[in-house]
Amino acid sequence: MPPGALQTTRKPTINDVASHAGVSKKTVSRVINGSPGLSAATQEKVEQAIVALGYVPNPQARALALGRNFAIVLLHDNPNAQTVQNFERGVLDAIRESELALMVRPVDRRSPAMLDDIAAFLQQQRPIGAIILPPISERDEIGELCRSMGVRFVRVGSAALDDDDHSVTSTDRIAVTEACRLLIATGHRRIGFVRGPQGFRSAAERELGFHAALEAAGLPVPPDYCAQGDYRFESGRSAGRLLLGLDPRPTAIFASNDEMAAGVMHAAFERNLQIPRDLSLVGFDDSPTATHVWPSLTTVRWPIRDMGVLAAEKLVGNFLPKRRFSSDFVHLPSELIERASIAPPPSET
Amino acid sequence: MPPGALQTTRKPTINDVASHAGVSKKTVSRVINGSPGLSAATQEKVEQAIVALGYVPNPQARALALGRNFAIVLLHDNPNAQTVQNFERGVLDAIRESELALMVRPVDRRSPAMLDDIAAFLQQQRPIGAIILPPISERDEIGELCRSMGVRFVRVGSAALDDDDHSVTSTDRIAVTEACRLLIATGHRRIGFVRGPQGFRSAAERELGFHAALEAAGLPVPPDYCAQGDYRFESGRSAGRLLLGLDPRPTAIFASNDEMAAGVMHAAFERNLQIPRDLSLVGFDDSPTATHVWPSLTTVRWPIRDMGVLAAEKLVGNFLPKRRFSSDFVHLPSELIERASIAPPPSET
DNA sequence: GCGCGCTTTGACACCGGTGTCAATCGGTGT
DNA sequence: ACACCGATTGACACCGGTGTCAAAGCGCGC
Repeated sequence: MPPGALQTTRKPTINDVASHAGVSKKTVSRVINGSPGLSAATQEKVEQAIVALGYVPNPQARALALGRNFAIVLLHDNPNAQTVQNFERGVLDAIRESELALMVRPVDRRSPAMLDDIAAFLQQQRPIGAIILPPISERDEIGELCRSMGVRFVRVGSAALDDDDHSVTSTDRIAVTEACRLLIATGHRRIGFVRGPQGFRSAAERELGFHAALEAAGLPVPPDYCAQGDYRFESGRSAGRLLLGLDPRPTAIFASNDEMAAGVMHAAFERNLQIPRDLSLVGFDDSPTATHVWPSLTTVRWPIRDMGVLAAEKLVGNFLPKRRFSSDFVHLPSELIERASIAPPPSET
Repeated sequence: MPPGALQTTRKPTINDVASHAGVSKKTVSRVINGSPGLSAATQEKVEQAIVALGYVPNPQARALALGRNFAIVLLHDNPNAQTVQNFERGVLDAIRESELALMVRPVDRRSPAMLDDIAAFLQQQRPIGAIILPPISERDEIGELCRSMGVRFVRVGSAALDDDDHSVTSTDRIAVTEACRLLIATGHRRIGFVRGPQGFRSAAERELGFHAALEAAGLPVPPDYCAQGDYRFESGRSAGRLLLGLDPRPTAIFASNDEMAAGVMHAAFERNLQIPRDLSLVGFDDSPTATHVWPSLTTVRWPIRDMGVLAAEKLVGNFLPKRRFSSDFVHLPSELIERASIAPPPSET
């Protein structure tokens, strides 16, 4: 068999490269992995062979040999598809041109089998690392699980999670404070709040931001001005009905996400209130809904895509050819997006 | 080394099962794969060993031996996150409890490198099959690519794609006709249409449905009553401004998706038109936006999650323990969701 | 009892990488 | 010239499965 023949149809393997370069496969392996202790000449020779043959290592073989898949998993149970997908894009941006793959794993946080499910998945797929999105990122057991299985992980959260090493966060609280400060500056004194569900750190953080702004301005926060929601549209509508039924009713409402803000809008329109004339409104997320509703919604944009990039770089930065963030420890700012849902309060009758 | 010891920490492999059952690893392999020609006794023995040891085959090893990953890919370039995610859920529902994994691969249809990108991915990951979502499902080259790489594929479309073997479709056209018939039945005679982008089969299908309804009712369709959009909000707003600037203007508009319908709403509100009093409106997709806007939008629900299930079953039904659809050839019906955006037309002045 | 063909099973190589450890190489110190 | 040493490199086993093909087991007709 003449050397260099028949390479056309089959994908070249490490053996092809080895014989083409006149070295052993182990040496090729060393070049691929950038192992130390190679002479410049050999390195060069092998690299040329790799280019000449268009060799790409076989991920499956590697996974078997290493007992580790060159992939990262995105674990989430997120009600907001847009958020997940934006994050996913960020992660993909980061790992583009690396040899890493992304697997997405939606889970059900209400299922008692969730942890087993995740464990089985990690056991099966043996990824290098996992990225955990909120709200399940708040469950410490998942981090434990990853640790015990030797899977690196990063938790994404709206607030500083306890473990800085493993977390990527944005500055929700500050952004909420800023948004409420805008309401106050516009003249509002009676500001209502629709809270996210119990047990969600993001919900707590946003509430803290709300209180911080009102306290700083010396405004009272009557308990019944804080309504409980669950981040879904319906709960926003109920909360809105409640808040707008109060006397005196709030002249502005901050809803902890856009979906609930849309619910509040419905509640207002049901009572023939106009926005922003009779009621100012702020949401959170900058979801498509925020631009689609009329009037379009002033909201807080969560830098979710950048967080995806950052999380990936934090998790597997050593495998990435180029990085966008120089440091692993970045707090990404949430940003207030001003649209049409805020106006000065109606003058008192 | 005493047999049966130390199994506790390491995951059992096929060798462990083999020695535990007193057979060769090949025989165990046969049991796992349900290969024919095994005596009932051996089968039984091996199965017991598998259960006893809690053995699960290692997917990486399998992938290497077979040159095929036990995974399916979802290829998409879809502007609508909700749609993709719903579909994804359907696929995951279907492959739950199978040994298959799902990989999601967003691509960029505007990039000239898209095909190379997909080819490289398939080459690398070697999945069993691929599911291709619209709009890229309409590009025949992708199917060709899959075929040439020995990857099974299913194309998802809003209309019958040419190749029934490889496609899962819903009945958009009929649903649109039905929606328009409702408008007509409500009394509308001047109905405008906002089209999806050129080159999208779904856009063409929806337009056909629209024309079918109007022709059946003997209504004229002036060319300027059909505005061009691109499935995005902004284009819907522009189209709305155009249509509502006509004299006489349409009393009802069908927008080819919800996002554009939201844009039309903005155009209407800009002109101080009320919906549905002055203008009736129908969208398509039943996206979250459709419920969030006020008034909530009458729309067509695309059975996307079920299509995910069906696509997966069609693609890899032989690997699935149980199936939800008995046949591979099902046309899933789109469904008209009636909400608050339709009313009789204003009486002529 | 023997040869035959069919069913059932196993030995062994192989998929394409990586880890271990020993062999080889060139240069030093004496 | 020789023993010695660190830097390079390679031979070989191994990761955990599957394919190939031959061997063993078995029932049957003669």
